[in-house]
This record gives sequence, C-alpha cells and structure tokens, in this order.
Amino acid sequence: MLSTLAETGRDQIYSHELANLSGVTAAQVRRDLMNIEYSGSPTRGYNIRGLINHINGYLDSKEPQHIALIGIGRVGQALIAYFANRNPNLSIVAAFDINPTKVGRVTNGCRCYPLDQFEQIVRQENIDVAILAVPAQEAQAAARQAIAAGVKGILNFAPVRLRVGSDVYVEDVDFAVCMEKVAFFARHNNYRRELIS
Amino acid sequence: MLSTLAETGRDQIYSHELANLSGVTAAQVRRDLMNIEYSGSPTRGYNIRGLINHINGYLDSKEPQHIALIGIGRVGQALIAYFANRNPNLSIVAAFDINPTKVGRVTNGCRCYPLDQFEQIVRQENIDVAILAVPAQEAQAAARQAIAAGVKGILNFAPVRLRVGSDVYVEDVDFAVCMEKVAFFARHNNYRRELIS
DNA sequence: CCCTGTGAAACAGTTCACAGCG
DNA sequence: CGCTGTGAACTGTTTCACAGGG
Repeated sequence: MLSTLAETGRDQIYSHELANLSGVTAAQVRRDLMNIEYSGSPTRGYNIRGLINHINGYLDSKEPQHIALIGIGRVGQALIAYFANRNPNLSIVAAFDINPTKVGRVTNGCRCYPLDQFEQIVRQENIDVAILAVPAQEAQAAARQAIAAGVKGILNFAPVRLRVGSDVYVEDVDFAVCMEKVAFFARHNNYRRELIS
Repeated sequence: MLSTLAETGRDQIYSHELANLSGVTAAQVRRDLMNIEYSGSPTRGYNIRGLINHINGYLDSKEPQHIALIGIGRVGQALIAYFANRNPNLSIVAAFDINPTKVGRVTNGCRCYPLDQFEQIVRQENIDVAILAVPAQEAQAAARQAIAAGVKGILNFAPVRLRVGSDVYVEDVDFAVCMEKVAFFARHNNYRRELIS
C-alpha cells in the first residue's frame, strides 16, 4: 500500500495525508510512528522510503516464515492462490488434506501431502505457522496435531474456538461472525433512518 | 454455540462457566449480560433457553436479511457453501459475476446473475448487504455499484480500503493482514523463548 | 457458602492542544 | 505560518471488590 505511494514521484509525506489515506486521524498516525520510533522532519514530513524500510524492519523477520495449510477445500485453494507470488517472506510451502485424491497435487507450486506426514514436513521445511481450513469438527484435532509438531501460530477458519496452550497464538476468521457484524450495522443504520424520518 | 449447550441436559448455567467456555472472564460475561438487560438468578445462574431467546431477540431482526455476493471465485464459492443451510435469517440470495460463463449457474440454490442486473435484483430481492469477493482492482467499482443500488453494509474480501459514504458500513477481511498478525505473534513468541532460555 | 449485579478502580487506545522548530 | 513530537485529557473497556440474597 505504501509501496504504490513511493512510485508517485514524491518522496516525502505529511502525517495528515497518511491519515486520510488510511482512514484514521493525523494524531493517530504520528503517535503510531512515534511508537515504532520513526521520526519525520517538521519541515518536510516523513520520508516515504525510509518509512517503508523502517516498518519492514519492524514487522518482518530477516528470514522468511513458512506456512502450512491444512485442508484444501475452496477456502484452502483460495488461500494458496492468494499467497502465491505475493510476499516472499510469508509463503505457503506445504498443504495437507485427509482426502487421498487430493494428495500429490501441486497448485501454484504448493504440493499437497497426506496429513500423517505433517510433523515430518513441518520440521523439514521449518514451518512455524499453520492455516486451518478444515470442517469445524476436525479443527480441534488438526490444531492439536499442528501444535504437537511445533507450530506456534494458527490462522483458524473453522467456526470453533480452539483450545490451545498459552504459548500458541490463534487468530480466528469466522465468516458468520463477520457477516453478522455487517448485517447488524446495516440494519442499525436502517433503524436510525426510520427514527429520523 | 449456545444451542449445543441447551442439548446437554442442563438448563441453567453460571457466569464463570460461560466465561471459560468463551475464553473471557466471568466479570466480563456478567457485565455483557447486564448490558443487554438479561438477568439470572443468584441461586441457579442463567437460564440457557431464556438466554438464547434474549440474545436472538437482541441481535436478529424479525425479518430475514438478504445478501448479494459479488464475485464467484474460490472465495465466493466457499462463502456460498458456507452460508447455505445455515442461518435462515441471513442468506445469500443472489450471486453476481462479470464472467459470462459463470452467469446462469446455480450453486446451493443460489443463482448467478450478470453484474448489470445488480440493481434490479437488489431491489427485487430486498437485499441490503453485499459480499465483495472480487479482485482488488475491481473492488472499488463494485462497491460503488452496490451502494448505488442501496446496499448499506459490505463485507469486503479485497485487499483495498474502500471509499464509501459514512452511511455505509464496511467490514474488511484481509487474508494477508490476518496472516501477518499470526506470523508476527508466532515470531514474537519465539523471541521471548529465546530470551528466556 | 456461592452465586449475581454493580459501583469503583485500572487500563488501553484515541484525541486534544500546544511547545518547538525550520 | 505549518509541521512534528508529546504531555495531558478523555473515552470505552476490562477487571476488582464487595453488597445482597437464597
């Protein structure tokens, strides 16, 4: 997102510009940059390239991280396509599925292995995060297996709350929850309008 | 989630039980229930059926809401499958795509229309929320079209920040952002452990 | 006792407001 | 002037702590 900015010719930018580009307030932007210890000059604003480098240095590790994908349903496939050729520091290097007919397939340079090779591949490929895109009833078991293999972060698309130790970070993405949120606010707006009119 | 609880035989539950089922503190649960004005008895806790009804009454509108899906790529298809036969109050009633080969298909009872019939179908089916599952470069245009047709809430899967009026609610789901979050925390945990050991 | 309900304190995130500087 | 950097105020949320009741 910032990268495209760098190509517009300018190389300096002011906090309020960053602010309305990203939909937050200018004070917010300044505070955030302060927190990651990047300073701009009062005269000219922030240097765009310097900012990009600083943020990358802050967020990215030097060495790329490898991701395992568990479950190659439609969501799994969408994710493989999504992450292919994107951030080279963050790539899905192996996929897993119970369905034997899917094993062996290679999509976007990502090979599908049987689930029982999970631990082996994880160690071999130095994987430390996993994406869970399996049916709800299989999610907990898959999570357990992933954690046993040494995975420290899970992106969970199954609509269940995983029980994991406190040393594992889980991020849930629940389509139903997102949708309800949108539906709720849309409805709420309608009510507001009805009340006003 | 609560529904499964109702079937375990019990019909009363205590705040601290709800608490560690959902991974928050007991005080939190009580405060939340207080906010939606539901009371339990100090003796026996909260009545499960009553709680379900109360929450449903609070969240759901009486009349079901209709959703339009724009873009039938892998994500779109996954969403159709996901929402089919789930919450009857929240269903995808129409899908749209530019690709003419996809138009006319019916998946899970959901028909695909050409994008230029969008406004007509939205009014006809009384749709007020839309899911955007299109490539990034088409997202803003699609959003504009949806809003023009009267949509008040958008669930956006495209990795762009949509520019919309303040009367439209947008919820962004960005796979890259989610993944980076997980990767970041996984890495962070590693650092912690290294420091400790 | 062990619950709920709820003031009151603690905290986190955000915004305001202004000093300081080119 | 207009910008950044930052203390101080504010707002919304989470937690604590305890009264009250079967």
